[in-house]
Amino acid sequence: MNSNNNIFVQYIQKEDIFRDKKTLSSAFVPQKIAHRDIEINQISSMLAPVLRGYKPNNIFIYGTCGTGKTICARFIVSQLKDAVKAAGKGLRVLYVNCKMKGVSDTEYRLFAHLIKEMGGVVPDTGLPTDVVMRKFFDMIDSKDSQVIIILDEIDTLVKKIGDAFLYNLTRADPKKTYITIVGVTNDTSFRDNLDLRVKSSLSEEEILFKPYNALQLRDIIMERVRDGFKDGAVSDEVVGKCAAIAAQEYGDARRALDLIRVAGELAERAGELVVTESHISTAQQKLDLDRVTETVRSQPSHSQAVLYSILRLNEKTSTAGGWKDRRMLTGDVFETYTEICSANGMKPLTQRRISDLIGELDMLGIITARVVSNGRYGRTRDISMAVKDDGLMRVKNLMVERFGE
DNA sequence: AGTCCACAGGAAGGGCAGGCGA
DNA sequence: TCGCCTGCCCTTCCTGTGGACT
Repeated sequence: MNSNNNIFVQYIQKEDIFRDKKTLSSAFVPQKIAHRDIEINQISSMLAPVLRGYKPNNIFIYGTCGTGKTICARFIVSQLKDAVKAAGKGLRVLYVNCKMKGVSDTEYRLFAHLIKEMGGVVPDTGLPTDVVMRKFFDMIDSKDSQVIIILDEIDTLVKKIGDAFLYNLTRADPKKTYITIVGVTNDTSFRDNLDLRVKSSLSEEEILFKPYNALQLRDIIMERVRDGFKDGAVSDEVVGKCAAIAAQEYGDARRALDLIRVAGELAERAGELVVTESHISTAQQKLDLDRVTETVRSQPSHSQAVLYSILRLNEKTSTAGGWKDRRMLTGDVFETYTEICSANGMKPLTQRRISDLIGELDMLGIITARVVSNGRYGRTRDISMAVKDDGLMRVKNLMVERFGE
């Protein structure tokens, strides 16, 4: 076959807008982190005792989404690791993203994940929790003299499995190893909700990361654009727009990086060599829509059936007829859900379970479910779609594809 | 003030799949 | 193979809730 006939040739020949795309990922840890010098110095000084072989205090880092908490924690710990290595000592760093499903749903899974991070093997289920815990402590005792565990989104973990694991970790008595916990959370009231015994065993220090302002975001994007895009591909105005949008969203740098990266991809796909403000606007819409459809698609079938029943009732309440302007309640959703189940050969779940599924859809931001009391007509939830316009259409199409009209 | 409604939501436990060790 | 352990999803049972109605 003539290589010129290959359908991918056009993509090889196409000029690339990116220099190094991975630097535009929010997970990428740069050589220097802008506008976080004070926080980095504070955390470094807290962790410095590791270099002298002492156990530092546990650290809790607070701050809203995209304020650089995780990236700073990883950056500092990786620098510390190098310094410890240069001093001829050992330090092991374990990172846990507590939001990841299957990683931290239970205490068992958490310790299983930590063991796997260290290269150990443990089945996903089957062993008593204390056996897995003991195995973890045996492993850290047999290797390095210090261990730092970064628990990202630690509030999610505590909500799921309680705070007893923190007590177990901090009160554990390995023979040769110190364990330091670096907890990262966007819940500023996290510490207040801990058990008193856990609080007293933690002996922790706290650092607060304030949101970035538009100027700081601008610097951050600018630095990444310099490494990520080819010269001239992104103008100062485009960076400014990106920063302004992200600043409106509580100074979220992660959002800013996603925006500029997706905008770059859109420009590249259109065969253009410059990212424009219109690419940024389209990227903004695309990111919102992708988030919704991906979330919906990943839901289990009963959850989808509940969502479809809400969609159907939503149409009824917004069009003329007996349902016009009526509020959508849990009982209504359950009734429609039962009909959808029988039409699709599914065995319906109980109303109790559906109540939980409605709560989960609310948590995901796809619907809004507010508990209201209608006096003698009972206490229930007032439900509506949180997704509007294009997002709503996309969700509807997905549901029709799944359950039929 | 007491009653009532339509749930919310907590607690306990059942059933299932799957791993481990005797 | 069997008993015991796990996580997960679910049901059943129960108490609590708050405002309209009597």
